[in-house]
Amino acid sequence: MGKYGEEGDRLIFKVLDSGEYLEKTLTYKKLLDLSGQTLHQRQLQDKVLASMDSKTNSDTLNSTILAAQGKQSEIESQLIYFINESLTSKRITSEISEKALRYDLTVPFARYVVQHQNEITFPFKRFQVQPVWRADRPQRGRYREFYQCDADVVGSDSLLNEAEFIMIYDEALTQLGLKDFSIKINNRKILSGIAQVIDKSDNIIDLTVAIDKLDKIGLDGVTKELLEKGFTDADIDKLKPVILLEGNNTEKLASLREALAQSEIGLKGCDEIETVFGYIERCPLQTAKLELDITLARGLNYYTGAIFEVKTNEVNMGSIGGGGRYDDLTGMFGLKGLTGAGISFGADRIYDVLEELNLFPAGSNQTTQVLICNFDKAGELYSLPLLQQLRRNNINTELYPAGAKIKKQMEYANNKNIPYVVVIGGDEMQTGLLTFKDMASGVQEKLTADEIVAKLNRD
RNA sequence: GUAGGCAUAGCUCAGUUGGUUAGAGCACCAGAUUGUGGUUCUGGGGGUCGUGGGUUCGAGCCCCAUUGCUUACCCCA
Repeated sequence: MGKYGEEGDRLIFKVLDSGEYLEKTLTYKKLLDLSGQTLHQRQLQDKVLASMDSKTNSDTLNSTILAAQGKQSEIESQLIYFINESLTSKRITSEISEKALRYDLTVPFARYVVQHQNEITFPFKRFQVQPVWRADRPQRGRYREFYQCDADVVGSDSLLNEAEFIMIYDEALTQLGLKDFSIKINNRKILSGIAQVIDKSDNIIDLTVAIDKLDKIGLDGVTKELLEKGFTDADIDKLKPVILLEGNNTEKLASLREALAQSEIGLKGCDEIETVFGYIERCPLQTAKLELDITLARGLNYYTGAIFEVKTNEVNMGSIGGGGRYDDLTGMFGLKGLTGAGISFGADRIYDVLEELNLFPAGSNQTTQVLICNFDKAGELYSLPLLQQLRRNNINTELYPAGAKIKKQMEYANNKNIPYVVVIGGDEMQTGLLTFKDMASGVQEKLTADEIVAKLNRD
């Protein structure tokens, strides 16, 4: 702020962070500031992810960055970036408007669906790659501004959608070069069933939050947390075999069915998972390991069926994707009974992983092949037709603005890894024989414009 | 929201128990080379030491506050 003059500043959306203005902040790390190679790599990645869009034949959507408030859970609300809209009116007391930067892409998608319900053909699929904001404490792999790539389908309760999402994860992450990652799947109905069999349906949140930490704090830690939350030793004894499920997916399911025999909803969850596994068996995954993981409890607020989480096993990083099914997401905006399912890629975390694994091709940002150097106005004018001729022959060419010393222009070419330089001075303009230099070897020769085109086209 | 660590040049960092004019590497600019980069040599510009207060004859260093960054929690992509 304060960088656009008085007029400009009046139009800026000011952001509140925990009630304090963010001023005099030059670089605010963990907010995105992409440039050069980084941006190029990101575009490369987005391209692959977005290619999934056409493969699954979805619509694309760009939603506004401003999110309606009060649509997230209480816990999520703590992480929302609130906004103070800078009002241009001459009110004496400035009013803080009730706006926030969007927290995710799912809720704005739900709003969009409700607003355009009459124009939309259901089932409606959409793919969306856009930034979201969280007022979180940033740390490794956790940003205040980050890109999510969301794929959702609304208006279909078929479990084929769940299977398709698993295939999208597998396809996109494989294309990006990941070699070892797991897609964990669970079902909210199974969690409900577990709560039901120990007669603790009201405490399902406490239960799942505790179980979710199993791999971090171990069984003892989970037990301790559950006891603190009012669960009894008898409850925990009943839970143990469920929490400590072992074996492959089939074996786990069999044990679960046994444990959940008394719970209709729990068994339904088992059925759903089994159906999805059945679909995936018909079209095996390339790379991903699909694992039933009943400790998975994310997004409990609105998920009602399948729950997904993707983790890379190559790098220490939080989940790089998540999603699930929500039976009534649009309900909060007044449209009841519309079921949907969706997944999200954490684009920035995926980027971090790819970079750590060196999966971006080296030198992928070198695009200019020829730099035209010139010395004065005459050289500038002489060079323009050559610039056009080279570009029309699909040779990426830059013309250095005249006025700099040749040394400066060469340095520019060198720093930008431009392989060829054409020097145009008085002699060249007179004879039409241009100085053509190969930067790698340092060899120079005198060539006509046509000869340069021919030479470069041969490469 | 909880608990640590850090803040010195554009970047990465030195800076002794508190003591002259705060240093290095890289980057940048100029020259050696008036039309030639990448190697080399010479010189140069760059700093309110995050901000505000305090202790002291004297603070980059000690104390307090504040802001920001960062790591691990909570939670999440």
